[in-house]
Amino acid sequence: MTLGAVKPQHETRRRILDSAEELFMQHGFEGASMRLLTTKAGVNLAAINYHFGSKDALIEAVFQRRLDPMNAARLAELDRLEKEAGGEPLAPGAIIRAFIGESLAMIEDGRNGGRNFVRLLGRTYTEPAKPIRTLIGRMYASTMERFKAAFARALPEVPASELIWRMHFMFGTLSYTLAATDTVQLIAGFKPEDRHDSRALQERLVQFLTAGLLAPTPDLKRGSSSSTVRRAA
Amino acid sequence: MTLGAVKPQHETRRRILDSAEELFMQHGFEGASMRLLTTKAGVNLAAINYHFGSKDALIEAVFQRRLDPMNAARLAELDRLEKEAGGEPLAPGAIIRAFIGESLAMIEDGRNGGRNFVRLLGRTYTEPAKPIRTLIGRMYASTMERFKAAFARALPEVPASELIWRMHFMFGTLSYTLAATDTVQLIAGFKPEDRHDSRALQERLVQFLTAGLLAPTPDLKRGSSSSTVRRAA
DNA sequence: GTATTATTCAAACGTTCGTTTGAAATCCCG
DNA sequence: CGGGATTTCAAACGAACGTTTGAATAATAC
Repeated sequence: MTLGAVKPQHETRRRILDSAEELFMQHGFEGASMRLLTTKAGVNLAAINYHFGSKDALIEAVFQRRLDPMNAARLAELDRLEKEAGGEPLAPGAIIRAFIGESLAMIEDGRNGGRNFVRLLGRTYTEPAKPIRTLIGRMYASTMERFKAAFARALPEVPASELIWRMHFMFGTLSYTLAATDTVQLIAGFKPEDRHDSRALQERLVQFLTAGLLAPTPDLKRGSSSSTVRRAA
Repeated sequence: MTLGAVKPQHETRRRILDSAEELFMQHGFEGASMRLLTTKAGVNLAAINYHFGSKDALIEAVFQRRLDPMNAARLAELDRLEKEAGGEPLAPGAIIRAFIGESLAMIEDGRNGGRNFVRLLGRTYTEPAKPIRTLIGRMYASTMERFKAAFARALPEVPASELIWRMHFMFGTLSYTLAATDTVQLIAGFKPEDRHDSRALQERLVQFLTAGLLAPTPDLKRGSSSSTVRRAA
């Protein structure tokens, strides 16, 4: 309780968290066994149960360690923007940058495992196990409320019901982009050399998402003719 | 080999595939055990190994059964559109509809398990297990080539390198939408009653994705000032 | 330096996993 | 109806799973 006793005090915890981050990303939560996790971390098999209590608690700790600061940074950036803008509504692109910027910056953090986590995160949004989904939902709840309000102010011409769907789409684009950055390349000709340039990726995402969020509201009352087939030129 | 011998011939196979579709979606590939699968299907534990050879082969069969017809339908619709348009380039929205329409239609097919499959499919794009990813990639390869060419013709002002990214984003939006339709709701106020109206969902997606695909190309040469913060009005 | 607490370690726990087996039941055709 | 192939079944296989245990070791406090 005095001081100086901080150096390797929780070294084992940190090593386990780092290894878990990487191995959960590579093999999934069920696929990464306790033996694999502890061997990679260079600690005893029983260390996970000693320090975290159970494998499920370790999973939760992996997300806690990164997600809380990440969402705090998102909200801080949003605060900064709103302060800077005075009372004016923000530009949609600026809000998008505030939301995705922190995630994308971590892609370039190969050293401290940020890249591992951010890809793990992208995968987890579609995780079938219910406890994990509710865990993620809980950690995001307050942040999403703030951003929803910011988007509502910035996009007054988009009805609230549509805005929710478009935020849903935006979230999907981001999560898939994070998860698939180094994995699936369904589209032939994908350029690998661009994948870790987070600044270029961020601008690509902002352009794509801003246009999507600002798209004209669909007229759902119309018939099913699905309108134009040929190009408008 | 004659006829009439078609009724319950592969009844067991079908029951296993249907159960696997649902349970893989609910619990993941590792989480759905052989005991769970066979119990739900009402067949003997050994039936999976007898009819498919192994659990991995069953996973592959689950995708084969649905994915081949689905991609065939996508290509047929694209053929129809191109024939109808004569030599003219297609409207981007029409191509998007051809790609996502078949998936979304299956969301309403609760009877035959189409909904289960399409949600399973959305999850699988970010599946950590490499064999499954390469399997999916292989099944999509030719279809994606055709659609890439169609988009390239429809969007001549979008550079090829950007187009690949935007198809990537589009794919992510679709997969996340399919996967999360009934699961995560990060955004409070999400309307559950809208989630199974595939026509409304399709139009929402088409509006969002069309705008995203047609967005102005980002100027990556500029400085990092990230431009406008306040709204352009 | 000794007492006390915190951590590490090797070993074993019971359970569940995917798969295999060989006999029983069922189907199919001549 | 009888005989050969196909399918179903109960039982068991070894391997791997997450977790627990109790003694050995390291760190901290007095």
